[in-house]
Parts: sequence; C-alpha cells; structure tokens
Amino acid sequence: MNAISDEIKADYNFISDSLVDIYDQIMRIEESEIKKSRFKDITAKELHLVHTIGLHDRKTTSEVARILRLSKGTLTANLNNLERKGYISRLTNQQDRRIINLALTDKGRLLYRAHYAFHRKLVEQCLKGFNGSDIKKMKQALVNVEDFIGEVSAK
Amino acid sequence: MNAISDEIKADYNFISDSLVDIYDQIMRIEESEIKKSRFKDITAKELHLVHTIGLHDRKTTSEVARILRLSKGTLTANLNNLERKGYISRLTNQQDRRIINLALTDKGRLLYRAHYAFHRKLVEQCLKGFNGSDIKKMKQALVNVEDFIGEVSAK
DNA sequence: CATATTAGTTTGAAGTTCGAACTAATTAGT
DNA sequence: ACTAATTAGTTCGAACTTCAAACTAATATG
Repeated sequence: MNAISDEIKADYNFISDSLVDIYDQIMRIEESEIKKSRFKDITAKELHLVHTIGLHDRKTTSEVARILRLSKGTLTANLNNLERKGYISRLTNQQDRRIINLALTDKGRLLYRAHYAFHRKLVEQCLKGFNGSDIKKMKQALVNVEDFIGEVSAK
Repeated sequence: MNAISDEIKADYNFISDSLVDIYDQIMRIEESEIKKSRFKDITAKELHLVHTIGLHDRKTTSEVARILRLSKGTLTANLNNLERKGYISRLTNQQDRRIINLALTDKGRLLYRAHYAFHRKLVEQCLKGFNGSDIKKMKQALVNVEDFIGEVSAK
C-alpha cells in the first residue's frame, strides 16, 4: 500500500464510521424536536409512518405494510394508535369494500409538513456552500448506494 | 422563484426523500446479510451493539449505555443475550470492582470485522468514480450534518 | 352458487424498553 | 475509623412492539 492509497483508506473509514452514528442521532433529534412542538404524543416510529402515508397518499394498508416491511398485524396496531391520536384516517374503498385507503387528517398533514421542513433544513445545512456540480455528485452517491442495495438484495 | 432556484429545490427534495428510505433498507440488508453467514443468531440491534463495543474497546457498561442512549437496564438485558450467544464478555475491573469493562470475544471480533467490511464495501460503492476532491466534499457534508445535529441538540 | 382468494383485524406469545428499587463497592465527611 | 452518600450494574414489573396464525368480511372464480 502506498501513501495515497492509505489516505483514501482513512477517508473511507472516516466516512463509514461517521455514517453509523449520524442516523441514530438524526432519529433521536427528530423525535425530540417533534416533542418540543404541539405534536408531543408522537414517537419516531409514528413519525416515520405519518411520513410514509403523507408521501404515498391513499395507498392501501397492505401496500403501506409492504413499503415499510411491517406485517399487516403490526401496521393495524400502529394505525389504531395514529387514528386514535387523530393523525390519520381510514377510508373504506367504495369500489372494493375490503380495501382501506390511508390518508392523513389535517393534523397529520401539519405534522407531515413540519417533519418534511426539518428534513429539508438538514439537507440544506449538509450541502451548505456546495455548487451545482457538487450537488450532482451527492445525488450520484445516493444513486450508487441504492444500486448497491439493489444488487445485494437481488443476490 | 427563478429556474435555477427551482432546480436546486428539486435536488434538495430528491436528496431528502432518498435519505429517508436508504437507511431503513441498509438496516434490513445488514441484518439479512448477517443471517446468511455463520452469525445467524444476531439481530440488527445486536449487530449495532457489537459494532459499538468493538469500536470502543473495554468501555464500561454505563459509557456504552450513554453512547447508544439506552437505559442501563436495557443494556444489561442486551448484554446478557450477547454474552449467552458468545459474542461479548464482561471483565470485572480490578481497580474498581463495581465496574464492568466490555469486550468482544474472538467470535464477536469476527462478526465485528465482517460487519465493518460490509460497511466499507458500501462506502466504496457509494464513492465509486469519485476523485480526492469529491471525497473531501463528502466528508464536508458529513461534518456539516454533525454540526447541525450539535446545534439542534444544544438549543 | 359454492369455493377460493384477498384485505384487513384480532389474538396470544415472545421480545424490547424503561425506570424504580435493589445490591455491592467505593468515596467523602466528620 | 465509621457512617453516610454516591456510584456501577442488575433485577423486576409494567407498557409497548412485533409477528404469525386464526379469523371475518368482501370479492372473484369456475
């Protein structure tokens, strides 16, 4: 191994180690920020579910379960909690009355937007001082990770 | 809003939306990869704990609990499981016999290295085709996120 | 029209997490 | 030196999450 290679290795290790802890911390901060707001009764997991339902409006329970990789039973339990707290509503599909379409209530949409704004602020801070070509590189890095995930999953 | 600003906005949204799902998927893949190996009895959470103990050798139970932001009771339960499965050992500190120093067993170290190698491969794929200055930008982005987390936490 | 399939809920068991009470070891105060 | 206070880690019970299997209701199939 020469000096340049060692340097790159050190960079990779730095990035790898950084990434591990950052997400835990983001999760924790998201929850603690939300608990400072008017939405005190929401956990990080519930926030994640509200985010998913907001992003995928009026999807069925089964579809949302598949997206989040939760069992249907688990999702039903989570939905009961969020419905009780007034963040989501279950809409019986009139074409096929077995199907429930999930949607956010007004309160749920407010939470969704607050959460989304926080994410956006995080990304803005992350890319502070980056120019167009830097941002393009970042997008490429994310696409690379998605590809890697896809490859490993397919195997 | 002009055209350039809208484009940047779209980039931010793309990055923000990407990030949300990627980590869930990485967690899931880490667990499923590990279950294909000889370490079938390990969950994603346990893997995370083994990683932390490997990274912070011979730290006390309380220190590890603080790092992972788990209660001491929870950590004790997790350590019991990992000790039973043979991945970690508790070393009574001879200077102060209240203190337990945590360490990986040989088996635990093997798991740690396999997991670390997976992380490294992920980072390598992520940064595929990046030059030295691109990598520097990536590091900067991570430092920016850490700073943001620090600021929000301090408030 | 009976049967099979599908969507979602219920249920019970297993596992996780927390925080308070507890035990054992060490340190501080007098 | 002796008592009290503190500290490290464990135990315990309650609350919550998760899953998978059994179940109910609605729709599709042959």
